[in-house]
Amino acid sequence: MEKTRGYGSLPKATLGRLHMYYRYLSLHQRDFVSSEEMGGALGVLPEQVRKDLSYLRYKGKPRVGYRVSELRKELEEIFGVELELNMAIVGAGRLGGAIANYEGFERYRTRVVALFDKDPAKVGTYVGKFRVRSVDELPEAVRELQVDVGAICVPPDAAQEVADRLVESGVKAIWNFSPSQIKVPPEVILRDEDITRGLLMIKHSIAVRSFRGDDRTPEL
Amino acid sequence: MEKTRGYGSLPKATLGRLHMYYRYLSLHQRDFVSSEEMGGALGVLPEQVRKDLSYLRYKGKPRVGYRVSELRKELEEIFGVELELNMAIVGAGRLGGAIANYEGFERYRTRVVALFDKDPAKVGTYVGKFRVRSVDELPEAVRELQVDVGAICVPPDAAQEVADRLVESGVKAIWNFSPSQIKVPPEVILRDEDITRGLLMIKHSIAVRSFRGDDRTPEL
DNA sequence: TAGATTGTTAATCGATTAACAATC
DNA sequence: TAGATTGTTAATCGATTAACAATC
Repeated sequence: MEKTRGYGSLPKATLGRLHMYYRYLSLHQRDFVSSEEMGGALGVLPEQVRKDLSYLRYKGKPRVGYRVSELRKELEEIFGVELELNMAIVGAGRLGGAIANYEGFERYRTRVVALFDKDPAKVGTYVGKFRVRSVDELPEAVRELQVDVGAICVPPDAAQEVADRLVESGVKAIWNFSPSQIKVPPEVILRDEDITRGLLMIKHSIAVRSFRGDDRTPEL
Repeated sequence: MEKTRGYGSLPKATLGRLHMYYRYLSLHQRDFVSSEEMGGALGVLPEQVRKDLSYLRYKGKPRVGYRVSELRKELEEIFGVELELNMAIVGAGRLGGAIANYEGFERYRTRVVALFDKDPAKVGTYVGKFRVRSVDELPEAVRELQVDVGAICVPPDAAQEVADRLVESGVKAIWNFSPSQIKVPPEVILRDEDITRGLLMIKHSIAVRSFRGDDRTPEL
């Protein structure tokens, strides 16, 4: 069993919680934190916190807890925060415009470098900071601008076609905001951000509760 | 062990896959589908599909598979699709505007009935179909319009305050699009749709792959 | 009927929780 | 030192996969 194996084998559930911890640590500036403290704030058992953190290289100190700065540094490494990424948005509708102009990405070294749309009437206009380009330019622009991530914000029918073009143009990852199922080759990372899923999960919880009393919201 | 227990006790992972099946069935119109067919399309083992579907009342037929219409009907029941919901959006920025005017909610009997903002300059203007109301009217409007779900699309600092007001006004669920952690009492359903989480998961996958070759994208 | 596909039971696997020795 | 909190091993729990009898 090798020692330096990277973070590829983190249990899926652990990875999700590591993100919670990372968010918590970013928000709560202090020197040290204990598993009890952080777990309590996030609804995770302290044993679980310690188990999760045991996958990291950094070790806490008995009687003291974990040094926040160290812990956060390693979590940033895991999430590749320092990695500089260029992102292109396809679809300059309301959603595409919102994603393109979202301010929160900068913190994670991710820069929107292009916004595309099919509609000739939109091409050339500005949506916030971004001039809309024609999708016809997509392959060329993606290569030129070294786009790493393509975000799909087009209507469902067009999603697969856009995905194919992005893949051909060599993006590393696709971030799919459309509710349609798309296929990409295994070497391309695919992340679905289907918003109707969230709505259905909420509706499910409401339906379940009206059926009988209590029950906490499922996370997934 | 009672028979009619509702769908409150579905395993979390199963619920997530049921949503995949539901989406698949909505897209692929036909009479029957087998566990092999559907599983194949979704990257789920056929045994897993059958296991998941065994939690439902409707049973498939050996040699034939599952009747799509029946299966979808029960899945719609599980996700409370028929449930009529009123939703209010707080925050009339780009994201709030996009959510408010998103067309995909109608299909799930969910209607946006109000859009709020704090900024007096925005109040009274229209964002798409919606006139922006002042957050000062929120409690009153939420009650009058019988809002069930409140979507939070305000900057991080304001998120908790908005959540508190929504809760006081009696919403059943909160849909949090801000990246901040908010607290709600246990009787209120909370769903986080933090978009930066998706970005970090993508960055993680990219970081892992550049460390050593392959690895599929984690779902969560 | 023969064969394909289901539903379910049993076996395996992985993740969570409990327990406790190590240690600051 | 005594006591709190870690890291890790063991026990439990739950979810996935395998196997197979039931059945259309």
